[in-house]
Amino acid sequence: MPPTKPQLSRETLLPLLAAHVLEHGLGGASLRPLAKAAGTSDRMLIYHFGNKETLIRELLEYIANVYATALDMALGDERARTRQQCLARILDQARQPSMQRFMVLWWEIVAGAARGIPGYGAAAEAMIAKQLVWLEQQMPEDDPDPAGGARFLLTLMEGTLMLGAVGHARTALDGLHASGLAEDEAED
Amino acid sequence: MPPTKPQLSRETLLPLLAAHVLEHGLGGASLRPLAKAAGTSDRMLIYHFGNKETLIRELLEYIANVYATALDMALGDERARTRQQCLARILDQARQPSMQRFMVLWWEIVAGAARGIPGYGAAAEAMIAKQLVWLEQQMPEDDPDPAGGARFLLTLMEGTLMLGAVGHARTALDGLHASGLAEDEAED
DNA sequence: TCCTTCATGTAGCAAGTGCTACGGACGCTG
DNA sequence: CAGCGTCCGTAGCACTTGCTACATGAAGGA
Repeated sequence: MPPTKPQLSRETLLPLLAAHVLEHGLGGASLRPLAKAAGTSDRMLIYHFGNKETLIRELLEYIANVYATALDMALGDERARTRQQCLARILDQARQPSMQRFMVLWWEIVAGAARGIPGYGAAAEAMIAKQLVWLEQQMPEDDPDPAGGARFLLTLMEGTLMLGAVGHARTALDGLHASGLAEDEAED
Repeated sequence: MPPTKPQLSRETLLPLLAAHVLEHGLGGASLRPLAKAAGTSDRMLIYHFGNKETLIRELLEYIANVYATALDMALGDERARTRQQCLARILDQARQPSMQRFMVLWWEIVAGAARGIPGYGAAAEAMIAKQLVWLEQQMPEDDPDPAGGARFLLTLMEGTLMLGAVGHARTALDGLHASGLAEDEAED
């Protein structure tokens, strides 16, 4: 018989758990549905992680790493020429269909971080930090202040994404246009 | 006997429910704790609201209205002189201690809106809309583009608040300073 | 007075929650 | 072969979940 039981462990469990959480969210994530998604029982999840809290913590850590490698793979081989282009790129990247589930999960992570739930703050902080270095690597070569500019664009981008999440994408876009930091939708 | 039973209704219930939600969050809000906070039983909450979903929906609507009136009351009688000052004012306003519980709740509302949970999107959209007109009223009188500028500052502010919620307040502040839109902490 | 309607308390139900007790199958070591 | 530790399935526990069935008291119209 082929390996129908490929030796359960945290490493084999986490990808399946992450897939389930990306689909159904963190808030209502309870042990039995999680276990079912991973092909086991709640009994085994507790066995391998100790309790639910550390399971969630390790899961968030894993998801943050997945996100980091996804960002690395999406790193273009050439820098942007202007800040406008840089902002457009990172917004495009965040709005790709493959990122949608991630975005929906992201706001749950932010909410958990704001409330102080154990694993959430660290994961959110790591993901933002990764996003920042990604943005710094994308900044134009002749930018007078790449570090400050990247932080500025990051703030602007997060605000835009948040407004988009609550049905105010148009509002954010109008603001970007008014500021001269977004020209037209078609470029690059 | 004085009115220990002051005639239960949605109107008398909602403030007490809102207080509980502001304290303990929306995610884990279940009927029995909510009822206890309001001095009744889950039985009565279902009786007056029909089911939990419409209870949450009406509660979010109520909270959005409370937020709107709080913004109205925080409206200064004179406009800002510069965009920097305008941004500083609204950031100060959002960072006041009395707003902290609200902020924590806000990210839960955003997460719910992103996930498409019934009442959340409408409440979030209304609150952002209110914030926008508030900001427009605060914009400098001589601003060349008050509408666009307000949308730009709103986007920037939301990004700043989000980064603050996940432990990157410093990052956002550095970005604002680099952009020239924030000078020093002490002003006005 | 009788009847109906509204507002509320008590008790409960089926499902789901995190977690545990117990035991069995396996491989390893003595 | 005996013993032991690792991994995992079955069953269950005490608790919470949203919601309901039933009864009761008060109010008001006929």
